Amino acid sequence: MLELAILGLLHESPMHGYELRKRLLALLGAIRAAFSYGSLYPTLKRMRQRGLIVEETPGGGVAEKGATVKGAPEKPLLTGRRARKVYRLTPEGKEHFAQLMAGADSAHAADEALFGVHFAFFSRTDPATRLRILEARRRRVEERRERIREALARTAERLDAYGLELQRHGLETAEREVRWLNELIASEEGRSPRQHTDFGDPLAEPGRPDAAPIQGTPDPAPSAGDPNKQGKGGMRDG
Amino acid sequence: MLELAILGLLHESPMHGYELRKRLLALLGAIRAAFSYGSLYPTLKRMRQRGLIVEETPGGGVAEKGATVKGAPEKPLLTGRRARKVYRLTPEGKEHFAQLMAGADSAHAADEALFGVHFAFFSRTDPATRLRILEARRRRVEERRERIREALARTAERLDAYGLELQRHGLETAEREVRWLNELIASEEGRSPRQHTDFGDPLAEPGRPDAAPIQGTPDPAPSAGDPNKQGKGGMRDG
DNA sequence: GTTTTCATGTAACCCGTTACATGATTCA
DNA sequence: TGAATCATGTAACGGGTTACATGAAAAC
Repeated sequence: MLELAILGLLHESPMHGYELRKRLLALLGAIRAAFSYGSLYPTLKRMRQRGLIVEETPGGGVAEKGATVKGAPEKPLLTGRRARKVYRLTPEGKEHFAQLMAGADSAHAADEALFGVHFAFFSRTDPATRLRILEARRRRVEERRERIREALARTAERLDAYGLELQRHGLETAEREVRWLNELIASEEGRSPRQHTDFGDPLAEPGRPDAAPIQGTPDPAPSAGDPNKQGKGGMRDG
Repeated sequence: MLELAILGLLHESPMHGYELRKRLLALLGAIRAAFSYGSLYPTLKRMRQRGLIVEETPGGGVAEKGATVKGAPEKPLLTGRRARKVYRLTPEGKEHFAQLMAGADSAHAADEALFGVHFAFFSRTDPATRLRILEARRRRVEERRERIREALARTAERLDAYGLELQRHGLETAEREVRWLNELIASEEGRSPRQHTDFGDPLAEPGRPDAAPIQGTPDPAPSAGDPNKQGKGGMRDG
């Protein structure tokens, strides 16, 4: 999950660990997925060893699968701050990200946080995958909703007031999420069910007059070079 | 967490592992806490070793801290089914349960599932503890809500449509939970904020005409250093 | 000049899961 | 007779967390 999140963030632009963590918090904090340094740094290390990312110390060279650059060990670096290791996505990393997104099955749909991470990076994946993930998630939540309904119908009398209230709240939560997913799916399919929702249009970019509500990813994962390079000092946002 | 749930369930009546798991699913499934046998049985074992529960094979004797009964190894048992080990709460177990409930601090309040387990067994704890847990949880959710609001205000332009939607939904979720907790707290304090909610009264048992909305646990948890002792059949709440 | 923030990392632990192994009993 | 359900358990793994260790630069 953390790996997916890292790949997703680096997809946007290279970053060092500390910043990565802040961005993670800002993006996924809403969904209770924060990640501590204790898991972040070892994960980055593993990913580097697998060739999903490369680590470049801004003043020095690039360290790939092998060890860190031997040459100048503790040079004072660009910004003057402590040695920061900036990580950049490799083509393999992009490919792996695409696989993780596309390979999300119904087992993944059960995990609230993991779904959230998938969703957060929807703009980096193709519409078909988005739809599959949303529908898998909806199926799961509907199943849970039904199970609660049955439990309420069958065993309500065995529950005390708090147990009952827990079921009621859980049911309401599930129903609410299904509604949300319905809207997302409808929007994804190009037909907005209602215009007056808070959500409704925002997913559609203003410049698109046609049916397609979103066309996020400008890069189709070309697996060769990346068309997505950017100079420092400005990220072009969607 | 699993331990707390087991103690909570056994508080009600003795049970064997398999049934325990089904009840767990029925009670906590709404909140995504299910627990597999792979964690259930080892946990029961540990709890037995610590003296929190006793295991009694319905046809045979009682196995406490030591080993299982030596005597008759594989007797055909009461119901005719396979050997079932029925677990019963010891006084130590009750005490431990009370401590786990009372000792729930703000760290615990951050864990969604753990809060759910606490809540599920509210009727087995005293009103003061219930209130503390609810308020700790509310504080946590409010904090998260504020963090999302700030993130939305400060960094909204860096987010794409999906990132934004994730924040929006997370914010709404947090707001909804705070409202829910507010109602629970109000009800707990004896003053219902509104009568027309779905929830409103249900927590109050129909036979109570007075202010106190709930009076759960009929059994006391008779500890030494506990100022909160109570005779069976009613807890003085207030 | 001390505290805060930036920055990277390791070691130990925690709490669960999946997959596997076993076997009796009931039901179709 | 074969599948489903009841019933208990172990081993290996997974994916995170907390606590610890270190140190430089910025802010106050």
